Amino acid sequence: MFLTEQQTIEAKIKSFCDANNIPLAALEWKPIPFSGEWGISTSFFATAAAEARAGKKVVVPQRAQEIAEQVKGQMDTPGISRVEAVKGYLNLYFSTNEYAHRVVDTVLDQNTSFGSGPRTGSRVMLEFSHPNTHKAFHVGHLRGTILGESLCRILEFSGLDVVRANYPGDMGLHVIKWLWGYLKFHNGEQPPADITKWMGEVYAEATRRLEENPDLEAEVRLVYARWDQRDPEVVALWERTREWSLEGFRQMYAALDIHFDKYYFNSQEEKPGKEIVEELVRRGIATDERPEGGAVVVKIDEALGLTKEQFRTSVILRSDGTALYATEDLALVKHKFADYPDLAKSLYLVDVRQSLHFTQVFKILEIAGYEQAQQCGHISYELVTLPGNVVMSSREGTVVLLEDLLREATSRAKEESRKKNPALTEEQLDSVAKAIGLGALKYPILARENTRLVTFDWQSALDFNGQAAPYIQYAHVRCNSILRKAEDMPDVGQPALSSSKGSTFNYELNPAEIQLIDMISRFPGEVQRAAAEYKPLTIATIAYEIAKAFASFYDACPVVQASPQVREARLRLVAATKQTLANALRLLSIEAPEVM
RNA sequence: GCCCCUGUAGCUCAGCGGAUAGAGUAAUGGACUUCGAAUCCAGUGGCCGUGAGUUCGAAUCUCACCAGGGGCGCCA
Repeated sequence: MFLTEQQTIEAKIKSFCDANNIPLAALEWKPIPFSGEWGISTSFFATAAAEARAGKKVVVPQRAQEIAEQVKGQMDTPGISRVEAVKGYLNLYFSTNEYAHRVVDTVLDQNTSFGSGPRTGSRVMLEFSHPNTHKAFHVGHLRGTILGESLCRILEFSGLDVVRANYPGDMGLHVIKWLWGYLKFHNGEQPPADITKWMGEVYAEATRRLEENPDLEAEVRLVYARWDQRDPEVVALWERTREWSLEGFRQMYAALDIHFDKYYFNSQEEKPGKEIVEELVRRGIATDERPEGGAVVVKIDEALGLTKEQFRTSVILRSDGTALYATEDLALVKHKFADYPDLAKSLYLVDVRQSLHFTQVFKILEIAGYEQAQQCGHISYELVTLPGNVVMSSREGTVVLLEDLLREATSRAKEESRKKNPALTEEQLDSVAKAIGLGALKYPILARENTRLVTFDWQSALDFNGQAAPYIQYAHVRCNSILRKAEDMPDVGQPALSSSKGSTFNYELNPAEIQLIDMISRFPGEVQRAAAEYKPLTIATIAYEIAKAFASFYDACPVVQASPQVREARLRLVAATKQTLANALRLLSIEAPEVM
């Protein structure tokens, strides 16, 4: 925002150093880490250190300070209110009013696109969620799903074109088990309204029955054999029940406000996968150990001539010739690039336990000369466990069902809303409860480092206080309240907020006001960082910081009751805050309600 | 045995080479006749797992070790 000034100053520093024979090192600009007055700073430690290395007898911090002081004398730049040299740093403070109006005007001009980057024309695919059909959808699956949606929004906003891909596991041993259980215990039944939950129950029952009576395994194997031979009855049943699951997923994604552009299914990758395996064997990259009773494997370390084990050996086809996930993933990589030849990156958001699997799949294709494998990447995230370090498993029934959690969160939110704001109609309450409940659920997931294990407990999941979505939403609501109130005043109204008008902060700004403007100004940078590092956490944090700064501002600075001149500037600031919060929440896939 | 992740305030977590390491939470004390108190303000709370190294400067980078978790030929 002050790039021109920064460049001018940098040029001045350079010419000063040249004139005085000081070998200036590259300058890095950072915001001054103190609130209340805004500015940028740079340091001379690197330069002083270089002098020391060159043989000059100097104490580095002292020398840095010396240079800073000398340079300070040279500074006289419009837009910069004052300059100071402290502890080796050169601090340049912006003229506060100038700074304030630039930030606020920028936000109001750009409104819904404030914070977004220029379109790069580059396209990436992100695969996420990949639920298993014929199984329950639980809180363990929620993390990747929530994270994926947010990441897509962030990548898109940062300037990329994004393809959102889903890859449901629609065939495998778990599906066969389910079909067997259905035929045996629920034949002919139709699913109730809550499809996914019911599908999960049928699966859990099948697993339980099999554990109680292992002799039944033979029946399951029979179903598998019938599937392999494409027995029309089994295929038809599979198709019908698979559709039930997919319908359940669609409902759930709609409830969570999650979207996909493209679905891939592992059942479709089976054949092409086997063809790739054959090719790899033919070319001597894979070893067919089936004659000796083994499987088809790729000894990756050996192929690369590595002596230390690193990529290890990957099994790409079972000894009985049936496909594994690895078989299908080989095909999927190619399938994606065939569909979208211009993909700059093909990303897989999958939990950390599959790290080795993906490095192996990509490496094998690379060895086979498939160059686009190098554009593939695995973004890993840690699991959600239950207290006591229990991993959620639909087989063992140690799960917290998403349906239950959603219901609980929204009903808690509704109760709270009714208490806090009795004026709301029942209809409003429902929509507010959905926004608050879902937000409260999503935020803690997004506000945590991807690589960090999350322990699920009801209490913190349903906690609406502190650093949480409702706090941010509340700030948005309060912005809205102020703007609404101002609109009703005859001498204010909307004209004050028109983007052509321009903000005039020609009074002494309150520190809270400056802090708020500062936070808003950081948003675009945080978007770029979040996209580059695949970290929604960054957005979750800045959204909270803005809300927090607004809460202090709200307390310290009257808006509608201020003098007309101050009121107008602050109204524009409030509108800018509301817009920035809304943009940030949108990236997190969290609603920004007008009332709550 | 090899590889990956995590260790920061009582608890949950930010901070990713720079100035005095920050939030939330819990506990304490204040602030509603004023734009919505789901809020704000104040003090309290720290050998940044341990030990070396790199650097003018390390919670941050490198190595070793300790502790916890995960992954390593036919699960997904």
